[in-house]
Amino acid sequence: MVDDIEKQVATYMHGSDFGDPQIKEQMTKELRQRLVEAKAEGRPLRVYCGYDVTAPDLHLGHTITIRKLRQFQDFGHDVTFVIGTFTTLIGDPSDRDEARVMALEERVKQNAQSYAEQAFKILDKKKTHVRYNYDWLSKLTFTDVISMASCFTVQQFLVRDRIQKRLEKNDPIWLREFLYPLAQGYDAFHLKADVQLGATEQLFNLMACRRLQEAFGQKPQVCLTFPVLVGIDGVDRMSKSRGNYIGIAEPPQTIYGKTMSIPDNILIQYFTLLSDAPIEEIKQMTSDIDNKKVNPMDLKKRLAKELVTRFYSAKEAQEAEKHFEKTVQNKELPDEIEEYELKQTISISQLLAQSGLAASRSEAVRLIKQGAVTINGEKIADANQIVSKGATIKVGKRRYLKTI
RNA sequence: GGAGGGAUGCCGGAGCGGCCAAUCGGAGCAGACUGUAAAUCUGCCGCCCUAAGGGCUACGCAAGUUCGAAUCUUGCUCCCUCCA
Repeated sequence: MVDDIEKQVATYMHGSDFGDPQIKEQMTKELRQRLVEAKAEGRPLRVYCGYDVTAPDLHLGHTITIRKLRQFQDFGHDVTFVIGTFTTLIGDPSDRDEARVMALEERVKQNAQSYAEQAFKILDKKKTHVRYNYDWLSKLTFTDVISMASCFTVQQFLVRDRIQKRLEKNDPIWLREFLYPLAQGYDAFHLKADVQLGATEQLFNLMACRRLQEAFGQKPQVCLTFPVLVGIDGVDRMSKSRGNYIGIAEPPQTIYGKTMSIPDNILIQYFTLLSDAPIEEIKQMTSDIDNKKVNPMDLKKRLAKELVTRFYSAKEAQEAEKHFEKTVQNKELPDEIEEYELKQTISISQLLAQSGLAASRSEAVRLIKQGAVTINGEKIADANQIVSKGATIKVGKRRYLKTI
């Protein structure tokens, strides 16, 4: 019994990062205690994580906490996947003009739907509650908001590093940003959460939730935070808007290829946060890379395959790998090439623009000048060259088209 | 209410009468190289034209001054900071 709890604590804490060893110690302690209590009461823990819906797709960054939720689920706990249909609306203050706000509400509704579906690539659908926080947050009254606001001082918000920096730079800080933690806190209260997961940068918000829960007579939740995943550019956090993401609903070949394109220096981080590989093995990899015993490319292939397997299947992972080896490593043509019907005589530059292989005619001409375009393997130099039917056109490293 | 600052290409951010399709950085794309769509180096990076060259549209919006404006003037719209 106790062994089981220790095992759970170790599992849940693995990969966590609070940016402060004391908090980690405290949370570990509380988590253990909460597990014991719940067991005594014969109930599962209520665990949740909230996700704002700014983009239509979940990406690998989201999967860190989703996978963690799954772990709780596997031990029999009660998992809620909260979709921030309300919090998204107050979250990002950069989008402030009215028309866009209205559009945002529409978008949020649509995105929420695809979030839920995609999350089930990882979570057990039958055991997961999906909740939308608009359902309860939109019903709060101004009185409710005031009473929540009474739990905090402005100073508590001002000490935050990001706020400080903006104060120094004279950048705007929106009042609604201060309201955000209240909304999140009410989520925790409403769900009677035992445990909430989030990214490291969310620690302040998660802690604010605790304060609210206590003020409203609940036992404060245990907070578990995990590192923010860096994007495939190796610099900024992974996000759809930055374009440095790997979406979990993207095609197998894309997931595989994008994984191969991550810089070597973030490979270990990706393994740690995204892979099922045991810690000892990851340590071994690190030293193998340092000693040049292993080619990072091979490790990347392994990771890419693992990810595609997770979101699709082993078979599709195998196929994605083959495709990569064929087209990228051996520079051969892929098995399937999109076809384009020639309706009239056109030049290669026109074809590229029309088919979308190039964004415009000007870009097509540029690509040709740069030697990026081949027809049937022959590099071409004349942008006005006429294209005949049955030609295989290649642009850059991985854009193909076959004329029919 | 008062004072000040600002609106430039995908993003950040120069330019402050002609040499500006607009410095520079990032992103993106391409080529070379390679161990991969890593790294590194180099180049490209508004649109259109049968492209040497030419045309069009662009620096918040609208008028104006000028041979000539992203750059000056006026009005408008929007945004930010500070003080009250």
